[in-house]
Amino acid sequence: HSKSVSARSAACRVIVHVDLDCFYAQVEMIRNPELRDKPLGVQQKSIVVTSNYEARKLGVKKLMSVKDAKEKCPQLILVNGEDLTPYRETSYKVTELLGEFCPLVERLGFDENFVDITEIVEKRLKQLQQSGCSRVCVSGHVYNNRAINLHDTTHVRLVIGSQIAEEFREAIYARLGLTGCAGVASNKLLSKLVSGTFKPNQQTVLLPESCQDLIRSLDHIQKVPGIGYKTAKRLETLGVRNVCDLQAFPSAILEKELGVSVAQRIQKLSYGEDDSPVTPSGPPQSFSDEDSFKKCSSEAEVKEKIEELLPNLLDRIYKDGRQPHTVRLTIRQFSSTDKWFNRESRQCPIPPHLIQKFGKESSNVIAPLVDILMKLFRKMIDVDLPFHLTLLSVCFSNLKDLPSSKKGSIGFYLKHMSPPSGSGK
DNA sequence: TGGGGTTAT
DNA sequence: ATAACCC
Repeated sequence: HSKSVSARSAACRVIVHVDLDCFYAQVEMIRNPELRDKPLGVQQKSIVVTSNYEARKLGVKKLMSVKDAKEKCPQLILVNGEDLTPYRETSYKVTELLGEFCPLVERLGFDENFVDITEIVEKRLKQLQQSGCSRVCVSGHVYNNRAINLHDTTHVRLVIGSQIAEEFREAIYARLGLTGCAGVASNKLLSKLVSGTFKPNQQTVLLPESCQDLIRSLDHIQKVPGIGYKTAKRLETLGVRNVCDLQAFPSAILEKELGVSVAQRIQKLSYGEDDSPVTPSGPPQSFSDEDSFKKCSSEAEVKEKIEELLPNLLDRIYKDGRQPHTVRLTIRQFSSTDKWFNRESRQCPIPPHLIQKFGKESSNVIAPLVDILMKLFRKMIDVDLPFHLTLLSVCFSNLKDLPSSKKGSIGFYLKHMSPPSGSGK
């Protein structure tokens, strides 16, 4: 299929980036509609991680401390969002809904998805051409208000893309009650950048002629998705502060500083070029649960925390149906300097006899897992010396499908039956 | 600064 | 196992 596309005309992908508005806050407003017209923040520990637009109007910004938020906005209502279950479940409903339109859906975090709609666009373009119809109308905004040229097939493809993006957003609202933004462009980078240009619940299409305007509108290089904190700092040392600096910087020196791979990739990004494919995410590669706290300093406390984390995790794995073959323990040790970003981890294979028991009924898989995790803990920490942890995290990965021999069993069907629909009356 | 995720080395 | 990136 993709071969027929590129054979007919210059390769032009059409990518949609879908970005839900203040996602956690929206989920909470659906769970409790009384919060709908009030300023709402979602709290994790001492941080407001997201707020609705009522709260934003009153000055509550993302990742603000609860203290500052309450000062700015005393009427702010806070709900605890430390348990991600409702957000995770809603998030996958959105991805699955997009998957009904098209198989190429890639998740980015819980609230963003990329969709490669090239094939859908080609199909609609053919239908239009066969019906002799030359009238196509753009849906939503056009970046920089650029004029559309209907004789330019790239323009026409992107306009069709804007219509499909509108259908995505309408479906997400009709079926899940969620609003969001969308950006339509010829690659992932540009679709993501353009989706944020009109902000809540609107969409924007980028025409190729405006690509340089969009990428150069970024005031700092760290705004380029793919250039993170570390790379931005190193670029700063080289005197590279904005996108134009990066475009013009000698590639040879960049390659020496960052390595060929990173240098070439980010320099292409600075021109708005991004040939990375939309890679279908499929089911998750790992399941993890973590908790942060002020202090944990004894083996007994560590064991308690791990025992708190496991039931939720095992439940998620049970519902997923696959079996994990690796388990990992991650810790963060207190340090006054370098306060952030000192995590260590140890992982090991899960013994085969334990793996078998994952899918089964309430067999006690917890006790042996706690044992394994405590051994991993002792590989990192000498428990005879004082220690001070501020985070514990357990992660199951290396997920494998059940052996097919087991899949026809009665247990399998009981487990994966969806509950009866309707009231049952 | 939370509580998650991914890929590359 | 860590380091980088993303939200």
